[in-house]
Amino acid sequence: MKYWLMKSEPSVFGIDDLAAAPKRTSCWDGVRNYQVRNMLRDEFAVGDLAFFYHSSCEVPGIAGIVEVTKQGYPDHTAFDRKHPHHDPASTPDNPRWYMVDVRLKQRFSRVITLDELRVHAAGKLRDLLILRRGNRLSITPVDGAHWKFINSLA
DNA sequence: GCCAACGTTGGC
DNA sequence: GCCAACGTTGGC
Repeated sequence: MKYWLMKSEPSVFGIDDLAAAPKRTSCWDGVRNYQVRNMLRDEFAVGDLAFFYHSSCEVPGIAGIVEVTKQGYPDHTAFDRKHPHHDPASTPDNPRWYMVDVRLKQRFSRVITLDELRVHAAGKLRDLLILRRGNRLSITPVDGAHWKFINSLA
């Protein structure tokens, strides 16, 4: 089983939206980056756990934990001409983009803020990808020690 | 294959 | 809204 960190803008889709979804489950659509696509398609497995990270908002940080309930499958929003994530280069016969399904597993009683994570950037959270300068991937792997430590903060 | 221009991300 | 740090695109 692997651990991940998945970013989303709460103004678009936040942990509240996932909590309100049927079965607290939703597809994680809209990834349009090849590196992240490859992770979703090839590395995500049912049972993997991920931090739900809120980005581009007042208090960026980790809001909770989700569990992967469906492994990588074609992102159908790319096929929909009217969808903001439409990509004419992706077709059902030859899909370019992939998504997974996630279910809300745990909502932290408070957001573990980016500032708080940074406090440990040179220590326990050294090399955590989200803290690395210039990192822009919307999904990144998290190693076991980092996973454990961040949970202890929550 | 190079690289300038452009678009996007995301913290601030 | 600014801007640094990328990724992508497309002419050559």
